[in-house]
Amino acid sequence: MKSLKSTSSMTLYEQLANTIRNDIYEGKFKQDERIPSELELSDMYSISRSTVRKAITLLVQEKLLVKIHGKGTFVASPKVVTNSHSFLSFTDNVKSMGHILVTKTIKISFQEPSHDDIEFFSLDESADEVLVIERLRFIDGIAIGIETVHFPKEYEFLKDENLDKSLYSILKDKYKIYPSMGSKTIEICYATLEESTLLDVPRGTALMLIEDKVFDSMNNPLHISKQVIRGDKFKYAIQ
Amino acid sequence: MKSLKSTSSMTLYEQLANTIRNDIYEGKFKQDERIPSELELSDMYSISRSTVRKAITLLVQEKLLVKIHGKGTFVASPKVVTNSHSFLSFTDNVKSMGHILVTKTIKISFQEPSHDDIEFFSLDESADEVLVIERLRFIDGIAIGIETVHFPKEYEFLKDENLDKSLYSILKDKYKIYPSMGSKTIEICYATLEESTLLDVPRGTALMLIEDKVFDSMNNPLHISKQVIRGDKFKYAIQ
DNA sequence: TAGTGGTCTAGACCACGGG
DNA sequence: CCGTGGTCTAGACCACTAA
Repeated sequence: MKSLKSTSSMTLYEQLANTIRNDIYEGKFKQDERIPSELELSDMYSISRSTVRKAITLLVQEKLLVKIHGKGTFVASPKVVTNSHSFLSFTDNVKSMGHILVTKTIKISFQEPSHDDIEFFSLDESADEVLVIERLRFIDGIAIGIETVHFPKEYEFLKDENLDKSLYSILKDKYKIYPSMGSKTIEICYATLEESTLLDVPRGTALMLIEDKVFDSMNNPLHISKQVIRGDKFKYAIQ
Repeated sequence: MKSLKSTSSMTLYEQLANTIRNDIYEGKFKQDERIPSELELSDMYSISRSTVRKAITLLVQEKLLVKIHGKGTFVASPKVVTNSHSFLSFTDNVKSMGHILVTKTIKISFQEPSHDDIEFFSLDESADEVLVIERLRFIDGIAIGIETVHFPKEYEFLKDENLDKSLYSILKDKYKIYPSMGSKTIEICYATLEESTLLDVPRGTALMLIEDKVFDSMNNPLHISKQVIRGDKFKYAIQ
């Protein structure tokens, strides 16, 4: 029998959720595999079934688990996502599962702030430069979007990180910075020469341009992100 | 003491959530106002506190309510609903003010339900037809979008209304039906012959296709709306 | 201190899936 | 039929807010 500590600062359901989440990441529970039933978990950890259910609810919301009435609770097949402004709120038209998302950093540079940057970050005119990170996104090996993120100069430290991972997990885990959405706009644009090369589409192809202005949890401006996305294979789902 | 029916096909927490959601839309609970405490609701409806909590959880997830530990549960302030799927969440690039929006009804008809209609409205295969309303939208005299709305047959009465006004104000004022957002997707499509004529753009021009699935305040499917929008002059703003 | 939401328990019965 | 998750109850104690 495993045990959770009621003396912990964490709630029992958080501890259990963490344990199960860890078991999934460590491969103890594998993809599409059934995890122990609610009653079994309740016995294993000597906690009530309601508490088990609450823990599982969390992991279902994180899309790590899927419940099937009458059958059991299973480790979900795909992953990623979690963030409403993360890349994979793009879902492909074929309602696919199990896609592989890869990010490749193209360029990190300092640039003159744009008009938008000056306004959003409240910069002094022509004072600081902004950190610009350009990344190319692949789904199942196909380049499907280019993301350009502008940070104020204080975030210089990001250039020493491995940006091929999730930006947000780095900010969250190492720097305790929690992004929260400000505004989002979606419009149509047409592939420039560079974009058409990177995305392997004809120049002038219609693309979706998604601009996010993101604040941190203290409501300070965090970054502006512009994503240019191939519109032929993907559509954008809100909520 | 109000009552919920355990004989209903709906669960008690769904019924309570619907009741509270309706009370909010009807203005019985106003913005930023405290709703009755969990214990009070539990007494009012003679159901357990857990069930009350589950209902409230739903509405918190819908962002209709906000809970504050030690203080109470409050009606959330920023109510988007009417706006989030209304046409004017389209704002022009020039940060518009004082634009003139005109709606012209093109066609009202009954059609075979699409696959989406059957699923969303839970129709019997090939049983009822759906009411289809097509409207053309103008801003400052320029045709900028075509909206096609599918309603189940019960909403037949709409065809006798003046649809050149806001559909939602008709539903709200005359029929006490309050729309609340389900899901929204945005993708790129290309102008058909008819669309290119109505919108005065070359055939094949890239357009934004926005699909909304909308429920009423009792969580019944209300309609599916597809808007095709000229992407050259307008962008879509979320929140 | 009184009242609120947050956590947790132990147990009941129901609805679904598969042998 | 059994085992699964889904709903619901009645009650306990804790943590936070405000007077």
